[in-house]
Amino acid sequence: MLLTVNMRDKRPIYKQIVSGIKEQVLSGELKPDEQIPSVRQLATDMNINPNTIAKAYAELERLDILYSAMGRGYFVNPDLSKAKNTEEEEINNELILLVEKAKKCGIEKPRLTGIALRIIDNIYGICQDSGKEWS
Amino acid sequence: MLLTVNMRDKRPIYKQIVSGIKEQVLSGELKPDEQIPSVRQLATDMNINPNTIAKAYAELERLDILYSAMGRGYFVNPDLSKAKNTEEEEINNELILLVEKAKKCGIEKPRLTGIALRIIDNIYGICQDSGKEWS
Amino acid sequence: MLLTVNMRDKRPIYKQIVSGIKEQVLSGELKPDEQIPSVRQLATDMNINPNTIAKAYAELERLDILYSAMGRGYFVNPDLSKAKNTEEEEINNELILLVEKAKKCGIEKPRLTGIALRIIDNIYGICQDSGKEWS
Amino acid sequence: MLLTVNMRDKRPIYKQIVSGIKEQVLSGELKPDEQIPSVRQLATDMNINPNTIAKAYAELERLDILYSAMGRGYFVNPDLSKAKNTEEEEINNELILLVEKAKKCGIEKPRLTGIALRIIDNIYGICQDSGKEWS
DNA sequence: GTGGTCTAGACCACT
DNA sequence: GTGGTCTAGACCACT
Repeated sequence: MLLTVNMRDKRPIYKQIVSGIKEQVLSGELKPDEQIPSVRQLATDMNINPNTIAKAYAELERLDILYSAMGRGYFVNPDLSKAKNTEEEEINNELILLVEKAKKCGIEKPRLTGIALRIIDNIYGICQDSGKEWS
Repeated sequence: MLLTVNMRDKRPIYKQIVSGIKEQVLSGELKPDEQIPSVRQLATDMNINPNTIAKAYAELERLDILYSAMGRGYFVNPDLSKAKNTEEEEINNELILLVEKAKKCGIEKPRLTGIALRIIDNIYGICQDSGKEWS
Repeated sequence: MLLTVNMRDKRPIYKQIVSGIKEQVLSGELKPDEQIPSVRQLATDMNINPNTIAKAYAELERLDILYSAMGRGYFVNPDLSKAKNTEEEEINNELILLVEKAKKCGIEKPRLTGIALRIIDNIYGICQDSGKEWS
Repeated sequence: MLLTVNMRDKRPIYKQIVSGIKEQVLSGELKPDEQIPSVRQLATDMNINPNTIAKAYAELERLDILYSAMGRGYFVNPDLSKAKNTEEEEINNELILLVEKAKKCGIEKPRLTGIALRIIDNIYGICQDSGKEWS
């Protein structure tokens, strides 16, 4: 499992770890019931205080991304429905706040719409939705 | 000038004040060269320590939203071009991070596009750009 | 006598006035023994508190730029030798501090020399020293 | 890290600290990613209130001289390009103001050029660029 | 341990 | 009156 923390990222380290693992789980990179590194192991690998890793794992369990088996470690939750709902709701809320801010700051609707669609195209690629291109 | 801090908002008080005044300035609610309440005045009105208000005002000056004159007070910067650019860039960057997160978490492109357009419509109104609706 | 204060200038108003009058006197724009506007007159003209003007005039007297005649007003000192020495010494000291800072910050000697000569040329004009050009 | 405040210096304490650390970083005395003393440590060492140190450090982070990581401390930014540009621009602007003042005050071009070159020689040494002198 | 925020209150220069 | 600086001390989240 590859995971890095960015020194320049202003988010606390434990939240960067939460995000990193959450994305690997929700994107399917980590498989259902797959075991992830132990707190100690990851702490050693990333050169980070074990307390910080433990805090991240606890948060991931709370988010229904991982489950723990006492004394055996942490595993990927095979039922991600709850986590996916939570995640989408969170993205929704953040988007609402962002659009409200844009409106309050005087950015016009067509301008914001243009920016949003352009960013989505850039990140997903123009034809990601069809699944195959120019077949 | 109306301004409130939200106790349930996790952002620090001084940042809430920065956002509040920034939005009032960028939306044109506060006019160019208009004087805003003095540090002490706003501190009294909002029941907040003057140091906290001063910190917010200093940040707003750094952002080219306000300018100050020793012994006279704080005023709305009549040239908001820099501040508007900064603001739009910031919104852009936040949007990029949000879309990247959505993609990594497995949200499909058409789904995200739909969510984004719906939120924009809800907040701006369907026909904000035309000014009148199907009259 | 034309004199303006710049709202955006971070120097206090009274110092801006001191600088403005000092420059007009040392450049010869204001003649020896010429009377300058009264405190009240200038305060009215510039829409500034009389105390601020009075503070500037007092400072200019201290600098041997002006002299005052009780009850008759302020006049340009006909003997500017002291003031000119003070001024040159001050410019000297500021230049020393600036060069020391540049060195400490890692700017190389030839680079700084180039910058300085270019600025002097730009402000004085290439041939100001000869007095006539390509005669 | 050696750092002192000068009581005869009219600049506020926090700005003296900013200058001191900025110079040590830009001159290479402090190395990339090197940790600097904690806010509390430096406050104790210099017998200054921690709030004042924190204000200086925050300013140094804004200037891209330092970066901070919550719970871990402040470090020297390894990418100083921005900070160096800002610094050189600032020196440039101060120099322009100084030369304009000199001109307005009646100092002739050759005189000012002489003063400037002499000061640069004195501070950098006659042959700083070659490294050895007339050997 | 680390930095970040906030309050309370003082003193200063400037208007 | 205005903002700017500083001290003292508290509490918080993060490591």
